[in-house]
Order: sequence, then structure tokens, then C-alpha cells
Amino acid sequence: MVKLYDHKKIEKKWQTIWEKKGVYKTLNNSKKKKYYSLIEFPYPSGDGLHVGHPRPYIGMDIISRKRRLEGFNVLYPIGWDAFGLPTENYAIKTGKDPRMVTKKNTDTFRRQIKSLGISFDWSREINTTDPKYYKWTQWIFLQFFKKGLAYKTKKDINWCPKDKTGLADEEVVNGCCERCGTAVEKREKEQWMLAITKYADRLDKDLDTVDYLPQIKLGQRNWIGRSEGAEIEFKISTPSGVQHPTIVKVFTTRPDTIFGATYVVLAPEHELVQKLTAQIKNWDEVEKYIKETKNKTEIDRNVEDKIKTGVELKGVKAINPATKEEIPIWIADYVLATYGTGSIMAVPADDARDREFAEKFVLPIVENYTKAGFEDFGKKITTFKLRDWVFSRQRYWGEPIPVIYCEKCGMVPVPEKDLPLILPKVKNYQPTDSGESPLANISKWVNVKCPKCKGNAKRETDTMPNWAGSSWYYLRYTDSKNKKEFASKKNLKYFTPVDWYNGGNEHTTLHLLYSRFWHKFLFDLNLVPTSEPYKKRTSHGMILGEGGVKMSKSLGNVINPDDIVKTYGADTLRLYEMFMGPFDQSVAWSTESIIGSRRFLERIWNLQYKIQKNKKYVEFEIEKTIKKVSSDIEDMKFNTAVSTLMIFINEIGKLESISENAYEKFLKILSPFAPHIAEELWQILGHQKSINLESWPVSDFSKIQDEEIKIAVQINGKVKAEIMIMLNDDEEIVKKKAFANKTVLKQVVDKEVRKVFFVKNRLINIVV
RNA sequence: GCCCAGGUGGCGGAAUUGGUAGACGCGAUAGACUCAAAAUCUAUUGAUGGCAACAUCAUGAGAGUUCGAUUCUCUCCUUGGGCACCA
Repeated sequence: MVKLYDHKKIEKKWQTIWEKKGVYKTLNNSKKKKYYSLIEFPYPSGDGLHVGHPRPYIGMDIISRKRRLEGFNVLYPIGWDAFGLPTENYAIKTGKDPRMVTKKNTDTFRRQIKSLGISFDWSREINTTDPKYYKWTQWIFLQFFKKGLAYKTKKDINWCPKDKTGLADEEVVNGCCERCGTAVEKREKEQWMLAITKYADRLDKDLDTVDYLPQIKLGQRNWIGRSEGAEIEFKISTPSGVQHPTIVKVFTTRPDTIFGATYVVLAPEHELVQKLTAQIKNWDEVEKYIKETKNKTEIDRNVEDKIKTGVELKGVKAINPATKEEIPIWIADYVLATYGTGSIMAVPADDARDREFAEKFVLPIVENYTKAGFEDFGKKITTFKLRDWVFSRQRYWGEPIPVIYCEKCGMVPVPEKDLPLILPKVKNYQPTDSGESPLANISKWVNVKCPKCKGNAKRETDTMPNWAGSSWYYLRYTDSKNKKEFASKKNLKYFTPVDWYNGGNEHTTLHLLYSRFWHKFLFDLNLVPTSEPYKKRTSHGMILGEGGVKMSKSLGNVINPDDIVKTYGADTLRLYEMFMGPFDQSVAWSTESIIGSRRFLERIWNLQYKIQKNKKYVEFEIEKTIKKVSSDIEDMKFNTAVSTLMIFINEIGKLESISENAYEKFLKILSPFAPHIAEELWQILGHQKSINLESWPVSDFSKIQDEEIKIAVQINGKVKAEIMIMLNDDEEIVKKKAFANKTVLKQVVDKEVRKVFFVKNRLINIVV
């Protein structure tokens, strides 16, 4: 009797059974080798899941399921990165408690993700907004604080006037807020900083030790911006020829061009400018310029772009150590205070920017100068573009920074026994223009006793950026319920590092770099066993709306996976998302094309009525299929893996029957892609145990011989005929067969054969 | 401006890394089944010419290397993405 493929019934049935039996629960104490696969945990937005979310989850699910069948104890966890602005802005608008909003959103996300049959170990679920979790985020922050790597400083920061919060450099895109697009202003504010620059060198170098996609390594390297050069000292003189005691250090990657250096430029913020006030004759003009640049926003600097401005420091000169000549000193905002030494020697003959500046202000340009040896002047130094990480946010929905200001004792960390420092409830979530967090309004919370002297003290009211919780979450999964430590040493030792981490390209310079930094810091404190968190990192492409535009609520082109699961089933959705295009590239969604994946599953379903004893042809086909599918999964070429499965089914469709042996192997390699239908068909075969407990088939060609294959015959590089040969036939045999072919004969008969090229099992090319 | 990654049928995309270009899927056309439609099955489906076997042209454009190039080299056009006065 033929049964219809009822995806609703089958998928619900197996999801319930798997959960009940805990099939995907990861053991902490297993004799098996571990495998840790990781996806970037989602931000549970109010819009719910859209079809783009699950793509990486499905991809890593396929890897994880294959690893389980290969005998690994697989850790494949999930959680929620739930602090952040969208939830807070929603709370401001509606007056609802962000905790409730988060609860509702995560409930929706959880239900939706569960409906896809992804083999997450839900028992390890974490949530960054849970005090039991952020206790440890705060604890790690205190370790940074104690080591002096979290420090407070007054500085110009990127301020978003709309979100009313400071931003990290990484969160500023083209001078605008990454999130809302508002032009970023400069504001002088006391800010918490994390000294990521202390790790710049190792963050760069250790990329050699990990297996990241080349473009990811490149992205990180460019952002860190390591640059080797020299620091050269220029002495300063006053016009009477008197040497001034100060010197200016310039940074250059081209010390060999020093004979061409005709002036020196300092960044307007350079400290030396203030020291030379007495000697500078045009101080008014200089001071005015300094003020002007300070008031320029990032965007102003961009718009005015390549138009160079600057002022000469009259009354002082620098002495070129190579030519011994006196050369002018300028200040200009094309020289950045934060890079190198904040000052340069200008070589207008060699550098386009210096040339432009020299031409505008009529400064000497010396062409054809002598090249100096690299080592002759100055000393070698390495500098980085990377800057320290602005770690304060003046917003509500984040981890409170656990520090207390005491009038007597200064900054005092909240004692570890008082952690978590719970984020208090407030009446109003609205941030203030004064740049203070809404927490500042809760006097009961702000005014505390100093933990040291018990005197009057105030709490820090800034919160952490939402990158904080995600900088270490992968460690928590190894031991998510631990109350004494962020994770036990034992579990960390067994599970870390993450073996394979897949995520979005947009996190290359943010999350990925931050979490490597935190990890290295914890490693230095001997709190984690490895110096790198992730062994391997790959990335996935986005799913775009129909027609290739971004899916967005405002365009109304968002596809909700619920609808697809309902009409076609989770297995169809999974298969389609893997089949639609290369995993690492963006692909446009097409509801029209889904039907192909569904038809494929139906054909598999109907195959159960064709199972029979051995047939040789099918044996060869299945071994080929296993080989290709196995290697495609490892390369994340899921699209061609699915197509290989389809080809197999098409071949079988032409035959009367399929051997039970081949069929079982097929179900096993299908199961990572379409776990529900594979499990159902497995059970129909009479198996008591889950297909999840089987082992991954290894392709075996040893029994296969005398296979007949088709190859091409070319004449002068053009395909003229096809001939049948036996697999691995050698050149002589193939040549004979080729010349026996009628069409070949016709073309060759009256011509001289000059040469024959033979590629085994592929083609033969006759040059005439 | 600089650095990456792309450009292949009507559409999404394959091509064992120098070896039969267009796998697989969608769509389309015709036929079978049906009172009919849907579903399913069968066949065809890069373009041009021809009744035909077949021929010619085709992987953004142009050159080159090679018996043979989507693949390698150079120049240019173009689409995404990243960085953007980083000395």
C-alpha cells in the first residue's frame, strides 16, 4: 500500500521523539573525541525569524550531524545575544519592560528554530541578559580592570546624537552610526576603554596559527593595520640657529627617502605644539586652526576630503638629520594624532599627499634625491592602526559596569561576591542628552557605600556594549549552568577550542576580533587552555529577497520560515536553503524554486516501494555518491552535495529496483540534510534505533571493476566523437578504439597525424 | 584612490583546478493520464543555419600562452563588499 509523504506528521513526530530521548544532548563525560561546532547566536528581534537566519544553522547542522555519525561527541549549542538597542528602543516606545520583550522574542525564535529540526543541544541554552550569565561578563570585566586593561579616560569619542550613546570606532561607518545612519559627532567624555592595542601584535601574528578563510584573515589584518617602519628624530631649532632642547619623532615606512624630506608635519593635537607656544610667532593663527579641526566631525573631514589644510609653525624649524638642513614645521589635519608618532617627515617627491600639500602651500619639492640605507637613520618600530576599544554605552539595556566611585578611595571594583550587579528596573528607558545613562536617575541604586571604606560613594552608570556578552559566550556553553566559575577547567579543557565557527562577514572586524582579544586575555590569566578561541572560521552569504534586494520589513519582502515549513516542510526548506546557491555567497530567495526540493523528497519517499536485492550498477553509483557528498560537506559545497543526491535518485528512478544496502547508505548520507524523512524511512525499514546512532558510510571502490565509461575524442582540440572504453584503459587501447570510430576516421583519413594527447579516463586529442 | 570577491542560458547556478561548457534545479514547449484542471510521468530546451546527419558561434570586452582556456598572463569595462589622508 502506498502512503503519501506527510511532512507535518513526520516532522512533528520525530522532533518530539528526539527531544524526549535527548538524542542531541552533549555529554560532558564522554570517552569519545569531542567536536565543537558553533554558529553566531542570534539577536532575538521582534520581527521573528526570517529565512536568512537558519541558513548558517542548517549548514553547521549538516557538519554536526555528519560528525556524530563519524563517532564524535558533538557540542552544537545555541543561545541568545539579547542585550542591545532595538529591544531598548522598542521598550522606550511602548513602555514595556525589555525583559518581557526579550522573553517574548526568544520564545518565538526558539519555537521557530525548533521547527527546523536542527540538532542543537537546547539544554545548554544561554541568554546574555540573564543575570546568571552576565555575572560572568562583569566578572571578566573586573579582571580587565584589575590588570589595568580596562581604564577610564577623557577623550573625544564618537557620539551618536540619535541613539544618544558613544560608539566604538568599529561601529562608525563613513562617519555615521552603524545602526541608525546618523552622522556621528565628536564629544569629549569620560569613557571606559579596553586596551585591545596591547594585543595588536599577537592578534595579527597568531592569525598564522588558525584556519580562517583567507579573506577573513585579510580583513582582520587590514583592520589591525600592522606597519613596520622607522622612528626618526628631528632636532628643533629656532631661527637664530639656536638648537631647542626638544626633538620631534616622526614615523615613516620609507626611511630611505629621508634626503627628500623637505618639511615636517605634526597632527594638530600633537603635544609638542603646546610645548613650543613660546617660540611660535603666529600662535593666534595656530591656535585657531587647532580649534577648527577639533570641531570638525568625522563626516566634515570626509566631505572636505582631499582638500589639504594646515598652518606653518613660524619661528621654529626642524633639522633634517640626513641633509642637516633647516626645514619648516607645519601642523595639518591630514596627519593623524593616533597613528605612528602623530608626526611625519614630508617627502613630496615620493608621496602623493605630501606633494599635494607642498604644491598648495608652495613648499620645496626635491626630486632625484639620494636614497638612504634603511638602517642609517632612526630605529625600527612597529605601529598599528587599531585603537583601543571604547567600552562604555550610555544606555539602559546592557550589563552595568561593576565599578564604584568613592570620594576617598577613587575607583573601586564591585566585590566579586556581590556579582551579578543586577540591572535595576527603571520607569523611563529614555537616554538623556547630557550623555548619561537612564540608570543615573535612580538615586537609590546610584548612591552606595564604598566597599572599601564604607563611606559615601556612587555607582558607575554606564553599561557595556552588546559586544561584551558575545565575546566569551562560546566558553559558557561548555558548562552553562556553573555557578562557581564561568566554566569549569575540566570542561574547558575537553571542549575548547571551537573546532569550526561559522558566521557573517560583517563580524570580521567586530565580534571576531573582540572575542579573540578576550580569549587571549583569559589565556594569559591561565583561565582558558588555548591562546585562540576558534580553530577554523568560515562564513555564509546572506539570503536576499526575490530579485536580489535585501530582505526588509519596509520593503515587505521578508519571508517567514513558518509559512514554508507549513506548506512544504522543514526538510524541504533545509534542502532548498542548501541547494539554492554557494553557501558563502548571497543568493536571492525564490519561492517558485522551492518546489524542486520538495519533488526530490517525494521521489525519495516513493523509492521505499522499490527496495530489492543487489544490483551492481546501483552499487557503483552509491559509492560515487558517498564520496562526492562527503567531500562536498567538508568544503561547505552543500549546493553540489544536494545535486549529487538528486543525480543518484534520478539514476535509480530509471531502474526497476534498488538494493537495500545502497538504499540504507543513501538514507545515512541524506540524513544531515533532511533528518526527518531519513529517520522515518529508516524506521520503516524496520530499524529500532535512530539513524542518528548509525555510522557515516565510507565509499569503497574495491569491489568495483570493469566499469565502462564514456570519453571524448577531439580532433585539433574540438570534440568530434564519443567512445566507450573500460575504466583505466591505457593510451594504446584507447587510441585503437578512437581510430576505429567512423566520424574520427572520416576526419583523419587523408591527413597526417602529428601528435596524440591522452588524458586517462577523460579524453583523447588527435592533432592533424 | 587602494585592497578583496565576482561577471557563464529566460532564472538560481555546475564544471574533478588546464581536458566533453551549461551538471542539478526552476521556468518554458509538446505529449501521456483526466470530462476538465491540478499533480505526476515522458520528451525537448544556449544561439544561428539546415528536412537531416551536421556545421558555425558562444563563459563581460580585447589580446597572449597552449594540442586544448570559464580556468593561466596582460589591458580595459562592469557589479558587489571592505578600507578610506594610516605616512
